[in-house]
Amino acid sequence: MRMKEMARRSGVHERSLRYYEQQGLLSPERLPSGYREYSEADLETVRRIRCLLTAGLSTAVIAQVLPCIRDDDGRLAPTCPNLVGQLRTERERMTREIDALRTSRSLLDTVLDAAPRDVLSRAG
DNA sequence: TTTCTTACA
DNA sequence: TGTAAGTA
Repeated sequence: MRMKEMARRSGVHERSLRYYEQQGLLSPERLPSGYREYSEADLETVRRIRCLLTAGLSTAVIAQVLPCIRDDDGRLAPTCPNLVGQLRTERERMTREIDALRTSRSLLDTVLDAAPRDVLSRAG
């Protein structure tokens, strides 16, 4: 299938599909015209990519993860031992980000708590 | 008409 | 990420 159908079937914008390819996540065939020709396997790959992006992984990490993952009726499972370690590392990174955001929110709360009543009454 | 690449905001 | 230009 070509770009338009792939975008429709996968629910991913054409722009994003080209971006995934640019990042090495996808490599559809090329027609003599230069047009991309996507396979059903590519469609599955895109579904996995979306799943992994939702899991908060970067495209760089996903590029490494994709060849090392199995798909049990829609549920992704790692098939390489080293991948498990890498995913744990990603999880730790997320935890640090969450902690950083908690700190930011706490500081913001402090600022908001300092707002005078007259200002609060006129605020949205 | 559709898709391509490249480039800029 | 969205969009526009200029092609094949």
